[in-house]
Amino acid sequence: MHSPSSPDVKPLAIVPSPEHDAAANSVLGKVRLILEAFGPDDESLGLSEIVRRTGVAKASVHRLAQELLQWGLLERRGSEYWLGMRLFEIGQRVPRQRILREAARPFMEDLYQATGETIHLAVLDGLEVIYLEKVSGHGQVSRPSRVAGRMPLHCTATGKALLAFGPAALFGDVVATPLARVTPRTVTAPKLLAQEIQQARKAGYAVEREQTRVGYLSVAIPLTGATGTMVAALSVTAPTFRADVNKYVGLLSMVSRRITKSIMAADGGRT
Amino acid sequence: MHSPSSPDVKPLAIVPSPEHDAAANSVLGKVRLILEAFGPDDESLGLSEIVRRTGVAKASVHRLAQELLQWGLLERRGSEYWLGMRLFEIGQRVPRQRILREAARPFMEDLYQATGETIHLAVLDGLEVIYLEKVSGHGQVSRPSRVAGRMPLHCTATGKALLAFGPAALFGDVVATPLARVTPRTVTAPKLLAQEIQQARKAGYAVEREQTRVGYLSVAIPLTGATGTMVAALSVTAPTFRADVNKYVGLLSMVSRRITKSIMAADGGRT
DNA sequence: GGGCCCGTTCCGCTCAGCGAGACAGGGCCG
DNA sequence: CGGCCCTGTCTCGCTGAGCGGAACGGGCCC
Repeated sequence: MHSPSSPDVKPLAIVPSPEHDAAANSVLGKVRLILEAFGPDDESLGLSEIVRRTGVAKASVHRLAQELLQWGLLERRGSEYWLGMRLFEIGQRVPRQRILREAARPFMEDLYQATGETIHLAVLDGLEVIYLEKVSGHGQVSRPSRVAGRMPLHCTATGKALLAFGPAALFGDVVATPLARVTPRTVTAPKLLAQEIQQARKAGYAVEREQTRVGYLSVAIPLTGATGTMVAALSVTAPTFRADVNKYVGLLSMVSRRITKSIMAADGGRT
Repeated sequence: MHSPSSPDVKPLAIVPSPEHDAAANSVLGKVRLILEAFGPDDESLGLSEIVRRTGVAKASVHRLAQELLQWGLLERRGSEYWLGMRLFEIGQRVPRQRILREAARPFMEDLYQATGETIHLAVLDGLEVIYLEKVSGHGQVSRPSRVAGRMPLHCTATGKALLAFGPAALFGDVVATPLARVTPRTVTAPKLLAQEIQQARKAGYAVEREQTRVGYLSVAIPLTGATGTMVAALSVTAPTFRADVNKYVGLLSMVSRRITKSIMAADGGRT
């Protein structure tokens, strides 16, 4: 918003993207910019920092922040703004995660007890997986996954399960753009990926070895809803040296059937 | 849903509250009404249903819904609107829950493995507890608690822990309005409640016997942040017939110290 | 003191947002 | 079949909610 040149002036907004300005002349657009100014690891932001990141006029940010404060979407301590509890509350109402999560949760607990390894529940969102739930033990903070975090489809076991058993058109969309190399062993060639998908389709589950993180592998299985279409993926992630793929496959497939039943019982047939 | 009298005209909004109209003439106010039209158990709503619940003009709801759709706060299947995944995503960024949750999570797992009973993590929000996390096994769907759900302070173990070890002014605010009787054994007399709080303060933990749900008891312990002030409560809930309060107290107090350390290590000193 | 950046407030302009109303489609009933 | 009612969608002219440049007061550091 602030123009280039002029050496002393603050260096423009973080996002000078083209559609940025287009979004900014609607109230909702500004609110979006404000809320999304908080990155996944930001705890709190000062008003001026928000102004800098969003490019919205200070007076506007201030006014909207007051309104968001009143709603509870933002909170305030001193002169720092925090994302507010009400956001968490509303977020938990989202049915696509709530129903699946409530159904899968106890079974994920079982899987964790049986394996001692990290268990993930993921769904497709856009061209990425998004993790709905994660059950794990101590000392595994450095794993790149996180509840509500996103990962590419082509390098995760859950992603490959979604590619293999989810919407048919998905694969084409994914390989339309270059596949990111996450580790040295990440598959970036569409042909190879297609083979892996095919293999997963035959086996009934998907595996990923050190393609997301060196030293770890994951096994994932699809979950189907009442309509018979795939709605989510469930995975076990373990260090390669102690991983027992066959065991995981057995446990996952057993649990998968039970969760499907549980979903059908709890829910009318949506999800 | 349709009100009495006047057979043909629609009966105005469900909520004809005084501040309702005040909120409605701001864009954000309308958006709030729209998002909050989705109750905790609603899966999806049609446009007209939203209009009915919010009292906002149909054209406005339609326009705003389009914008929310584009943002991802709403999703759409057929002509039904659902709360969207992006809400879940943003909600998980809220630091007050994220930091605590990430720190407490593995320990809650330990507690569940050690007891086989339901484990809750709760914080104070307004004059209620709000559950940040819940770890439990199968077949306990009927428990009134739910992640991001709210419960009164005076009838829950976590609530009493917050009353005993949290802000000093809290007790006065809570007893300022009549205490709801949730079960026959719920304490509704302020004096009795004060005694229980005092007892909890002495013991270092809070107990609730069949005051939230007949046949169940809970034991809760406070969690303190880096500054030494109380920030959350952790509890075990079990059927009375097999509950072992002393065991729970021992486990909780051990875990409590570790979590506090973990919070201090992970976080600068906020929360 | 003087510069700097902070959060807050003011105020007149104007365009985003408004909502009554028209419209198209679909399901139900007589 | 036509009439009715309830959907979701779209148009269009009016207007006040929202806008943002600018000014203000306070805290911090040089």
